[in-house]
Amino acid sequence: MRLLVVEDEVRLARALQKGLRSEGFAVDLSHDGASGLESARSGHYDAIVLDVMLPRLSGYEVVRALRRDRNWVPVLMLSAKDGEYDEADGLDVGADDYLTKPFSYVVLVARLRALLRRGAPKRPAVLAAGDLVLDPAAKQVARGDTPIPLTAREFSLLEYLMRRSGEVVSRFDLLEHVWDAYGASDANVVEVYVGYLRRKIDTPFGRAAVTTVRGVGYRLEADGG
Amino acid sequence: MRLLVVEDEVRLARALQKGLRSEGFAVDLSHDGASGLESARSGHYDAIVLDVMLPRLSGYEVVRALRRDRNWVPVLMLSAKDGEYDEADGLDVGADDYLTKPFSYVVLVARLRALLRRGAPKRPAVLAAGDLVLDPAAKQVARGDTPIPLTAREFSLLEYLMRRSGEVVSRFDLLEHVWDAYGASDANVVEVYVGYLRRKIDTPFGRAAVTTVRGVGYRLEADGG
DNA sequence: AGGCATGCTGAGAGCAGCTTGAGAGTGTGC
DNA sequence: GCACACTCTCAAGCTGCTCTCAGCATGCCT
Repeated sequence: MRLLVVEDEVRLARALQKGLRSEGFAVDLSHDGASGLESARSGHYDAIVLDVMLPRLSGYEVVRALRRDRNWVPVLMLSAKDGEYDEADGLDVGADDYLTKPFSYVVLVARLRALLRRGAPKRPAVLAAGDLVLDPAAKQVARGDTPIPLTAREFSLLEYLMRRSGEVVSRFDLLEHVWDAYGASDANVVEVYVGYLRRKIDTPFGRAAVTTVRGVGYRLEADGG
Repeated sequence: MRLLVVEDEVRLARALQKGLRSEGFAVDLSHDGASGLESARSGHYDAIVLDVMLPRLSGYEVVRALRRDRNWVPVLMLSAKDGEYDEADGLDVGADDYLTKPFSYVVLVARLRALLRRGAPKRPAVLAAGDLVLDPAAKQVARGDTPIPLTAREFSLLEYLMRRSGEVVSRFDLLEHVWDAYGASDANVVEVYVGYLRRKIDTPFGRAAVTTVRGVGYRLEADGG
């Protein structure tokens, strides 16, 4: 779990870094709002701990900027209770949780854990053609209930065909998108891999999901063959 | 319904015992953490009312110890709001509900009834994949009933994989989120640690929770392998 | 039917990617 | 300050993926 801590008080920042690391988190630091925002935008973090009072750009502005970019990374805000800012403001602006300084370290960790727990992964949908199912995130393919192991190249090929299922796709198209090479390469490699694919997803099931369209290319049947 | 009240302020403890008895509960008392834990372990209780600030063993430690034993008896925590410990802390560690002193007696009874209605099998947040279980708060992992000791790094690795179970996670992702480094570092360290993990959670059980997806990364099987 | 174009497939070389053991460096507890 | 555990690097070895090549099969046209 990778965290970004944006805090200008160096001693506190270091203490947090050390403590959180000992909890098993990977922790980066930023010491002002502008660089914090920049780091946060990288999208590398599972959660962000953000002080409100920061040089150059306040914590509020950082969160607002992130949310404006549609970046929904969980944010835990910290602030001194000096009356100027308060919790409602923080939550209002798009933070997910809020702690007032001085805060207890164990509470911070607990709240962070809760945030991470909530920030559940939203997995993209699977691709389907009849009983043929492909899960891009899991890199898995199945015919009905039978899982089918594919190599990386076979998987990419099938994925591309399924994304354009029903259409005829030319060898050139495939070379370009699956092999990341256009023009130069020999199209025979496509034929070879279509062959491999058929032996795995069609032949054992007596089906024909991949159809050859002579002189044009291949088509993945939308009903799975 | 048999209750255990663990509370070191004798006057408050007695008052609770009397009040709860009049509600029809059977009530036992403990006055420090260690004896409270011992009694709780007996498994005779339908719920436990637990103060946080206790001599010998804090309420926090008592819950943690119980959950480590897989004892899911409902726990209602009580604490003075002195900043050191608080609600998030208690809930994170595995308590089921939380009350801040001073509290209203009727609220206490209402919460207790709600807890008892929900019953014991309400587990705190643990990550599970088949019979493989990881408890982030207790820092423990088990395969079925067998606890598995892991080092810090192994634990972080498994935790991250389990949070994204079913998905393929790239070495790069792992370096970023489990190791405190992105870009520069050598991905071989990931491979080495996947190896360590397998020798602890897979090999001894003849299972394969962690799958290599060649050219892409690793996947934790959602069913535990 | 014959001839040509197009597509399929088996064999095998080369090599990227993965696993593993050994060991150095570092931190931590007794 | 010694012993042990943990983390990480390095390099050797293996596995199996990718791609090329050449020969064969199939479809299409005259």
